[in-house]
Amino acid sequence: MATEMHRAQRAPTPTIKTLAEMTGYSIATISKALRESPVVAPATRDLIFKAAREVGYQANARGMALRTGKSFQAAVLMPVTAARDYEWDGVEYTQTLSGISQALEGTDYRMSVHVIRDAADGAEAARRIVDQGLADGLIFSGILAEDPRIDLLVAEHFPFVSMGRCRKDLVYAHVDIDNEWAAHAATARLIAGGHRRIALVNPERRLSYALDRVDGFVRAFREAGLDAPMELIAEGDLSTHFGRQTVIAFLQLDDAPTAFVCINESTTLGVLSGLGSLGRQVGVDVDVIAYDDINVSAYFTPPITTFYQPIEVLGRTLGQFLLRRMEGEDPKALRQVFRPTLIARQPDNLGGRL
Amino acid sequence: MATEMHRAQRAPTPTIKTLAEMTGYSIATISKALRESPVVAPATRDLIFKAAREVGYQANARGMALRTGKSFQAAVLMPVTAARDYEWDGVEYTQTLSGISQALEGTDYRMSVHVIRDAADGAEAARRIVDQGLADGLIFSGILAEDPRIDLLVAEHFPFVSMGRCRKDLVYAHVDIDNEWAAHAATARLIAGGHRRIALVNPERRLSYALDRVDGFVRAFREAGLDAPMELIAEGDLSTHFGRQTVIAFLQLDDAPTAFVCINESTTLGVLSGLGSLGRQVGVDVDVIAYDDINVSAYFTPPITTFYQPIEVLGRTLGQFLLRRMEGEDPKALRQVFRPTLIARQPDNLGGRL
DNA sequence: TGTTTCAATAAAAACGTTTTTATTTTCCTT
DNA sequence: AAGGAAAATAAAAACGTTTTTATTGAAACA
Repeated sequence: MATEMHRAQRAPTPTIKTLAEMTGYSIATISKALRESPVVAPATRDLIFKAAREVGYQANARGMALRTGKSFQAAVLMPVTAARDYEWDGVEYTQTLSGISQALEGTDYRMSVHVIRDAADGAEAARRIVDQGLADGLIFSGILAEDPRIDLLVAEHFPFVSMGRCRKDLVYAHVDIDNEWAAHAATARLIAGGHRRIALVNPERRLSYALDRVDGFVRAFREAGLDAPMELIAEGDLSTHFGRQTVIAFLQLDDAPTAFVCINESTTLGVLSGLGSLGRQVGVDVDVIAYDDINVSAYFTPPITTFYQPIEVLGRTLGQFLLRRMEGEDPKALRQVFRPTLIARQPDNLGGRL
Repeated sequence: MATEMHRAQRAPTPTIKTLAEMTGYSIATISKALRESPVVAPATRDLIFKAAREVGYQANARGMALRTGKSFQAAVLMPVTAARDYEWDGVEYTQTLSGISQALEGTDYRMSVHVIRDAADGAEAARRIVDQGLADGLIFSGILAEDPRIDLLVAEHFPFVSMGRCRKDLVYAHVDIDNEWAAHAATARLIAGGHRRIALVNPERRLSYALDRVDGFVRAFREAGLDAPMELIAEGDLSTHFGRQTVIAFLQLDDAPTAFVCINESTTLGVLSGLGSLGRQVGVDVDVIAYDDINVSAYFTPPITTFYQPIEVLGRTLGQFLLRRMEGEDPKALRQVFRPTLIARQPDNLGGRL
């Protein structure tokens, strides 16, 4: 309404009709010229482009959308845990979105963000996006071991890229972090340092990458000829609160852990908070290895040894893959698994405080 | 393309034409009935709704968009600082988006996120959104003292809600935090505790709320009959890195500050990191008061006294205001300033470590 | 020279709505 | 019972594109 008001005052927004009147060509020719169709004569094309520039013509997205059936939207499902007390969570998503948006820059696609509260919500959102054609492509994360969204989208041939892999043997575009490898590396490092009682702070087990991490954890122990302490695997949401509670609970055990492998920056902060309030010192009483995707572990006191993978890079890859997928490219070519780099900030001779 | 494929297999998506054929009414009547226009007979309306439910009719957004000229998009400008080394920043935006999205739930509006890198980028994005009609309304933050976006949108009568206020005397919908009040309260608390050398960790001065905070800071000193130490106001981006550097620089001064007032959670973390690496203890050598909008200061070691305002609530209000603004409501009624609550986590008798 | 072929452009239809205008039906009123 | 008003519905136009089909004019061929 207000929008109309200011439109009325200035010259009406130019359309292909305007260009048709200006140049004397039909709107069909205008349309084809602007899309650089080879059927229109080069001289005409140039003329039409010139006119378009002159009046500052911008194709009307709504007209295009209706005719082509496309929405020119790239949808992203952004998980937000049901904010119990507004817990610190999902902080890395800003950078993920930034990365995706970078990839979309210069294209006709806009990024629409759909907030989801849980897995069921996410499945429903995906369904709606497909059915109503709300977007031409979809990006989502928090992949479950059995993820109904992947099943749906593969079945519907709907272009998507997932951040993470499910446990089913399907072909689909994805970007992931090698969680099995990272968990193995972190655990092996601690074992080499003499630790035997190592805790794994992990997400809920139905998340695919939770399983990956358990796999890596177990493999590290097996390779050392040891049994993995399965009872020291804590599962929960990835809030700071959860990290803190885990430390407090585990350190009351008779056979308490001497080291913690953390899953992300929020739980790491929680673990440090828990240790702090118990009076335990990191690097002296207990060792901690973090996983970090927003470069924050460097600022913890003390700085924490970390597997680091800037998530913005993942976001950028997600966006690039989605664009190519929407162009019809084979998902086989659109799969990439990143290995985070180890940033050692704690003394390497961990010494196993037993 | 792939989208078409799966469409072809099932029954074609129902449109008002489908409903017209089913019920025998014309598409005009169908349209009016679905919009609950009073001109259609109640009995017909019910009949048409029944048919719509039966086939699972969903209005085609593209058709509506073209005809009405609306986009059914609520745009949000999300600032992401040019990621120097992927610094931790903008973490609170996840919750802001969550809040906005909550408000939009159940309406026909979708949320599209436009990432902007700086103020100029933001102004350009706003311009594009208005000119191309990319959205029906706009939400943005990081308001400058003189913000060209506000000038533009007010002039164009384009519906928007800003998170923050500019320094010009204009009427527009906004949500803000009472930064003057918060900075005053924090500073006064420290002065009452005996501190005289208080540092203010602040954003760049061209941001409107940077000025608000300086105002509150100065007022607190003036009310105590003191001169504000203007040289202890640090200005920079709000990264963790900046917080850390500020502490390290200031504590080398001859007349070093004994307390820090921080602007957000990332700078607070940086300040704590800086203090930690200098071997200074919070609450013993130096006092710190934070501002927090994602409830994370509780987990710092030690927990920090904080002015807390959950940002998700602001997000929700932003969304609600935008909806009302897009309905044409007077912006006069759509202004709200929140006062954060003080959460004292450090001993109250600060004692002024001089 | 007349027919065919090809290149260039124009015309028309379509996408799914909403809205304005026109038509039909129903119900009063006299 | 006729006339008119009001209520209900239908028809048509429009929003700005793209795409399919049709038309024109010129070049090429026999």
